[in-house]
Amino acid sequence: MPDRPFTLVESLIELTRTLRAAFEQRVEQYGLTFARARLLTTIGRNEGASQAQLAAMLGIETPTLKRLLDALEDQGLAERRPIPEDGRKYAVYLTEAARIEPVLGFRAEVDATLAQGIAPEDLAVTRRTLAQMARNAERLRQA
Amino acid sequence: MPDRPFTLVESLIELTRTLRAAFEQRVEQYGLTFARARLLTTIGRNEGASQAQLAAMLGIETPTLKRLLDALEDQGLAERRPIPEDGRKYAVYLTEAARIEPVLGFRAEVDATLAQGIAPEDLAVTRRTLAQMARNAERLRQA
DNA sequence: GCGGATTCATTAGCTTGCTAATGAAATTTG
DNA sequence: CAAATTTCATTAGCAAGCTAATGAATCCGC
Repeated sequence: MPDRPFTLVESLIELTRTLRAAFEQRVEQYGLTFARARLLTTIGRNEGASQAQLAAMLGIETPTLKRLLDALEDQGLAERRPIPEDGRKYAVYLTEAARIEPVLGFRAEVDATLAQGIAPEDLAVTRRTLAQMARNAERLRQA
Repeated sequence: MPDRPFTLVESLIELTRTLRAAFEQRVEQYGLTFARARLLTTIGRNEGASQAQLAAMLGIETPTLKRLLDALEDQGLAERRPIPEDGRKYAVYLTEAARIEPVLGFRAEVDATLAQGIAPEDLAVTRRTLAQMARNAERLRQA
C-alpha cells in the first residue's frame, strides 16, 4: 500500500523492515532479537575481538554495540574478558551455552532464504547495484 | 569493514543506514529528519488522508505515525482537521509554511541520486530482485 | 620520560521502529 | 434497535540506531 510509483528508496526501506520482522520472529524462540543474533554470529566468527572491532564489523557505533553486548551477557551467551596488554579493552567471547545454539548458522540461512527464486545472474547484478548505491549515498554524505 | 563475505542482508542493512544518514544530513537545515520529511511529502501528495491511511502508505504503524505527525504539527508544517462524517478520524493537511519548503520534491531527488552511474537495465533487474526478496521475507514471516 | 593527543568503553539522551492495551465512534449482525 | 465487532487514534513501554560528552588507559613527539 505504499505510495504509488514505489521508488527504490521505498522498496529498500520496506524490504529491510520486513526482513527484520521476519527474522525477529525466527530467533525469538531463543530469546534473541535480530540485532542480537547478528552480534552473536559475529562474535562466533571473531572470538577475542574488542568491542570497537565488533562494532566496525557490524557497521554500528560503539554505544549501540555496548547495549547489545550487555544484553547477550545478561542472557549468559557472551562474556567480556579483560586483556592484560591493554587496560582499556575487553576481549569478547561466546559462552558454552551460546555454542550450542543453532543460531550460529544464522547469516547464511537468512541469505539463502532471501535469494530463493532469483536467478544467480540477477543476484550478481543486484549485488553490484547495491554496492554502487552505497557509494552514491556515501558520497552524498560528505558533500 | 563488515564481516568478510558481505552477505546480501549486510549490504541491505548498511545501505539503508547510510542512505538514512545521508539524507538526514540533507534535510536537517529545514529542521527535519528523514522520517519526518518522508511523511511531509506523503501528506503533500495525499492531502486530506487519515492517519491510518498515511501510515499504510508509509508502511509504518499508527503509533509511529502519530509521533511523527505530532512533531510536524509542533513545527507548524502540518495540521489535523476533524471531519464531520466520522468522529474518529482526522484529515491531515500541509500548512502554507510547508508548501514553501523545497523538501516536497524530496523523494524523486533521493532516487535520482541513488541511481547515479547505474545502467537502466541493471536498475530494472534490481527492482525486480528486491521485489522478489520482499515476497520471500513476507512469506517467511507467516510461516 | 612527560605532556598532549588518541583510543576505548561508557553514560546520557534523542529518534523512530515496534507491540499491547484503551476509549470513543462507527458499522455490522441478530 | 440493541449488542457485538471493528476501526481509529492514542498512550505506554521496549528495542536499536544515532551523537555528544566523559574518564581511563595508551601512544607519540619532543
